[in-house]
Amino acid sequence: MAVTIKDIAKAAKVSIATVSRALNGFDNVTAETRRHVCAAAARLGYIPHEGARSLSSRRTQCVGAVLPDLYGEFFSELIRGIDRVARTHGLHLLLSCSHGDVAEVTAALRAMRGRVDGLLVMSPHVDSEVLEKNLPPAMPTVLVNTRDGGERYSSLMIDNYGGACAMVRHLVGRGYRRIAMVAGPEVNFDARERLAGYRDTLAELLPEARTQVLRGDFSEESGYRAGRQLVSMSERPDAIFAANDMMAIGCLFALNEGGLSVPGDIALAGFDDIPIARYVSPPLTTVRVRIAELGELALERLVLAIGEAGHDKHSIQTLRTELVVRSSCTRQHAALMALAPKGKR
Amino acid sequence: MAVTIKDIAKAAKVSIATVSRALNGFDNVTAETRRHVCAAAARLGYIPHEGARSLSSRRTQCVGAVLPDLYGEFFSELIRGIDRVARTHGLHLLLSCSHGDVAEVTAALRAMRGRVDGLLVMSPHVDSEVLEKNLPPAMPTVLVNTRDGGERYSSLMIDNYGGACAMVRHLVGRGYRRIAMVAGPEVNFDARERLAGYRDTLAELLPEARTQVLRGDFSEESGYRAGRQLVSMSERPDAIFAANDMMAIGCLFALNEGGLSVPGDIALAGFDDIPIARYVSPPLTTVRVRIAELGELALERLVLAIGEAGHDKHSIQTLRTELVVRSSCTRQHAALMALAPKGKR
DNA sequence: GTCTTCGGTGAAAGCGGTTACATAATAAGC
DNA sequence: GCTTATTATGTAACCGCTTTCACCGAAGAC
Repeated sequence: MAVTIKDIAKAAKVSIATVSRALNGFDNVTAETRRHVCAAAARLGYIPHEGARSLSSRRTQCVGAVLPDLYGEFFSELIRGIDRVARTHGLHLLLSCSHGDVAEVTAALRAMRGRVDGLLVMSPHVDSEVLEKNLPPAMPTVLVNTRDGGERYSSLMIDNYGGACAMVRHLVGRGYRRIAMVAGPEVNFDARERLAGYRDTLAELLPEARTQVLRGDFSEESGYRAGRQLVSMSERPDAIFAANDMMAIGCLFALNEGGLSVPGDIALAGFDDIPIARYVSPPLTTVRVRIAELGELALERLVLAIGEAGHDKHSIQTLRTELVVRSSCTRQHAALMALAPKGKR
Repeated sequence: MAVTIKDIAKAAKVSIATVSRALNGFDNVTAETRRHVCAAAARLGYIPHEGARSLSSRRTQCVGAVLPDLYGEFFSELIRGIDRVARTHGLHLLLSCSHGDVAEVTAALRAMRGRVDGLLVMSPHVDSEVLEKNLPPAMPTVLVNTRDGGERYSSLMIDNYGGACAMVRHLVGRGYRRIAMVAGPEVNFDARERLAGYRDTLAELLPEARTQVLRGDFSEESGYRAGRQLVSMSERPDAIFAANDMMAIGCLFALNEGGLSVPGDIALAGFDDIPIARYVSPPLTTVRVRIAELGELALERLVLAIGEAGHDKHSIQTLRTELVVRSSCTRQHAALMALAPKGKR
């Protein structure tokens, strides 16, 4: 049997209450008593049982994160940001991964009751109704990049729409006219916003141009498939805007395989600016999302909500994105300078 | 106040014991009683308090993972593998990140008491003595890629040494004669083994060759610095073996910047086979470590240990690595075929 | 018809802590 | 010197659930 507070009490010849106080640094303990207790604790190799502690103190020192997936750099970065803030607040991180399954999301949410003090939920395909049903009441919660729910929960969003607009504007400014999009999954919130940004901006800048959308699912694999399709097209677009970098990279692979050079034959752009983006060849023009920062802000917001306990203000915060221009979209650079003197730079 | 088992007992007019039994699917409850209880639970929106449950049942359904870092694809993959197995066993994952600090490792280990049923520890610079001191006694633990500790704990290792040997052998076989290594941090277990593999194999195959070691710390940044050093050398190696892919990629960047072509002017190899490795240009020859599998095996081992409760067998398992030949080391391919007909392939 | 057997249920004792409250001892106030 | 404020410590309730054990009524054995 592991050593408990009782054993220490016996060893130090005091009550368990005193042990608790001494160990937790309360000031109403004699210096000498504290010494005794601490000595006994050390001698017995006492390690507090955090489970028991959180049951009685009603604080777990844990936050939960329910994410749709763990794969890839996006989540790696996100978790990193979350962890960074968590550790500064002495919080532990309980990770749950729903794989996009609604049943799993609800299971994960329910499993968090009594395990965490607050919850970070990123679930691009679950609405606030489901959340409300399955979230332990009064559980501080911050939504990350999840549609609506703004009424009842604080949330952090990526400016997907704005980023996509900026990218399309950039491509058009560079002289590209037949811009295709490799979109993400239809059910995905980010994917939809990025697509909307693409459609709206294209309609605005090139009203007569036809939009062209290939479906992907954010995986490199699906980008690769889209790339193969593009290679075999008779009338090929002159630029491709992939809804995330992973797909852009898969696409790049397929294009190279198909003998098309980027940006020589076709321009390519992504979204996210994951670390690889700058290392592929050619380096990828993309929209930077400061992913780690997203995690940081989300957790900071959550810590606040936990502090305010009960009535937080349900803010909605949007994280600005940033166009990162690299060489995957620069074929017509010189030409465009003449064509569009009013273009940026 | 959140609804508890007591509220349900009251609502269903039974005792809390019966509620517990009904909800947990015990067979000694009348079908009718169960219906009543479940109905009441549903009506009140009951969600069990997992903390309380694990305190009394002495099972948390959580496993902890204490990792040195969370950054990058290695950990992303590792966590993914762990998660994959965790979910099949209905386990939750409590993540802790020590940032290589011994104090933080011990704090993390202690914080796990009462929160998890078992522990996965990866800590390339902490020995088993520290573990033993700070690990709750009788806590099932599996060491991942951590030196020694084999006496008291089960552990999983990567065959770093073998992988490095294979790589050096490959490079020598391809005709490279001045092979430098960009090593990892001196305190790091993997780094040391990879370095040893490099040294031993080089000594064996090219006894008169001089080893040349540049220090890095596994970061892309440090690889970049090493690359700059190499660029400015008067007598440059003809091949570089980086102790991990991230450094290889940073190095590649520096080499390109310095006007050196890979593999034309200099060959480059990495270790790990992270997903980017195949997308950089040229694709990186490397040693594949099935990282997700490492996580999977580790957790499977842990689940076993938790099951066997008390006396597990403390196995040591080594994960084989695999040479992945891509084009970053193929300059002299044709030449070498003539030079070294006994070379593999 | 009494005597087991057995199965469903409730009371209560934990799990390992925290914490409100009571109490004894000491210091301060007059 | 006695009352009152102050403080260190102990007692016990409680956190929300599981689980042992005792109990009671019904069914089966004779």
